[in-house]
Amino acid sequence: MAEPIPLQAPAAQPAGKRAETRQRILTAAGHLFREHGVDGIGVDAVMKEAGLTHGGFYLHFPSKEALAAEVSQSLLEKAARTWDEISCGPDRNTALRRIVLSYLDPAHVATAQSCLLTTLGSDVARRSKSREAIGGALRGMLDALSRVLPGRKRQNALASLSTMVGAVVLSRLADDPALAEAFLTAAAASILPAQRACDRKELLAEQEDA
Amino acid sequence: MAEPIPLQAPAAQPAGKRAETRQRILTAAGHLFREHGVDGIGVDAVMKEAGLTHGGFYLHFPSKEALAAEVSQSLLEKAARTWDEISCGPDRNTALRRIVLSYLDPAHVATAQSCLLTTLGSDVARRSKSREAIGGALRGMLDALSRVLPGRKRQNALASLSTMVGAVVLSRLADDPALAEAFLTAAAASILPAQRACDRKELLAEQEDA
DNA sequence: TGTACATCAGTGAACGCGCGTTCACTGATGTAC
DNA sequence: TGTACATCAGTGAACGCGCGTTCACTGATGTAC
Repeated sequence: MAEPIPLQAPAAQPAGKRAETRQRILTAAGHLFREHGVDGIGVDAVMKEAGLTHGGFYLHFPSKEALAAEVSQSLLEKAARTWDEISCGPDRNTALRRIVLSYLDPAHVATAQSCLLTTLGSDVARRSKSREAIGGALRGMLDALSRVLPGRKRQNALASLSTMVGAVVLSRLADDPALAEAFLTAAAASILPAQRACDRKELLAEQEDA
Repeated sequence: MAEPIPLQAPAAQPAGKRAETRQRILTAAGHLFREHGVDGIGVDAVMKEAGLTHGGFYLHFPSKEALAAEVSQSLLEKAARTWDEISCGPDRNTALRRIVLSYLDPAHVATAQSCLLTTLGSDVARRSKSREAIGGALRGMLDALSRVLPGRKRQNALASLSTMVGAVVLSRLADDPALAEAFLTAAAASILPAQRACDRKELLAEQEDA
């Protein structure tokens, strides 16, 4: 019953090295999955991007599917943490603008490295492991939004997140750059309080000052 | 230079048979692509669903990529036609409700056979041929929405379509059924004019009467 | 009406390639004495 | 301090499978005479 005491000191490699490599694989997969879709890129390409050969992958993850789930979780949890921090700032209106305008920033949307919900939404929806993995973070994002939105906060958070996600998806679908930007601008205007909400550039400048 | 006159009558098969088979392949691909993603299902599975063997596929389409583009176009054009017809009805408010509430119908969303924008959004965004193929239909949907929305119609159409698309994507991402439905309800409430907008069931009944 | 022929949608075997996964091995690092 | 040994992250060849695509063939249908 008693756990056998290891006769040998456990680690031959410098501690933390292994975890660091694992993190590098996660980061690489985060980029490549978002750019090409989970089914659009192979384990070998992910490992190459992480500076490794493909064989070592299974030292860190039991399967590609498990990697997809963990990437989904870590990407969305990072987003939730960011929103959470912003939402706890002193001025709710400023916090709301920062969240909405950075989410809908055309330059950011163009990079294909934007929010998981918009780049891998349908991919994650089809993978039960990934879907379960993001549940907590999704609620976290809604909580952060609720904190800074006016009115019926919960309803407003659900609708506003929908608007933001949809606008980014549609912006990437539009073949015409003007239409692509129009989705983002219209979405921002519909979420943010009326006053000067359309003047995105001014608000972005304001955000940078903060 | 002159086109050689065919000495033989052109068709040995009953005319229209070929086009009918082609349509069957398109329909099958429409179902399977939306359920599994374009990269998640093979040509052989599509042909089997259409009641054929895989070899004959290239008699109808030059490549899987071309099939994806045509499926995207035909699915979204069908949606655009439907919205267009509804939007030309006598009462704008009723038309708006019919469009929004059928798009956000939980039963429909659950089938995975809902709007291309929500099921294959990121897939299509990554495929330039598919993206170009849906440009016209996307504008058509925005036009139909503009026709029935109040206020600043164009801005409102852009934002409302974003809200609908995002709500369906998020509804499928939510692991909890209550949250899944909450996205749809909140989105409908935020788009439809305030009066009784939350009472979705009542409105659905009203829609069936029409 | 009947026979020979042309057409062509669809069949199914085959090809080559890339992917997810496995595994014997390497070599760098730390420990024991 | 130095030698022998244990550990284990990472390597790279290999495996099997499924996929997109090709192609020689079949067989049903319509036309010519």
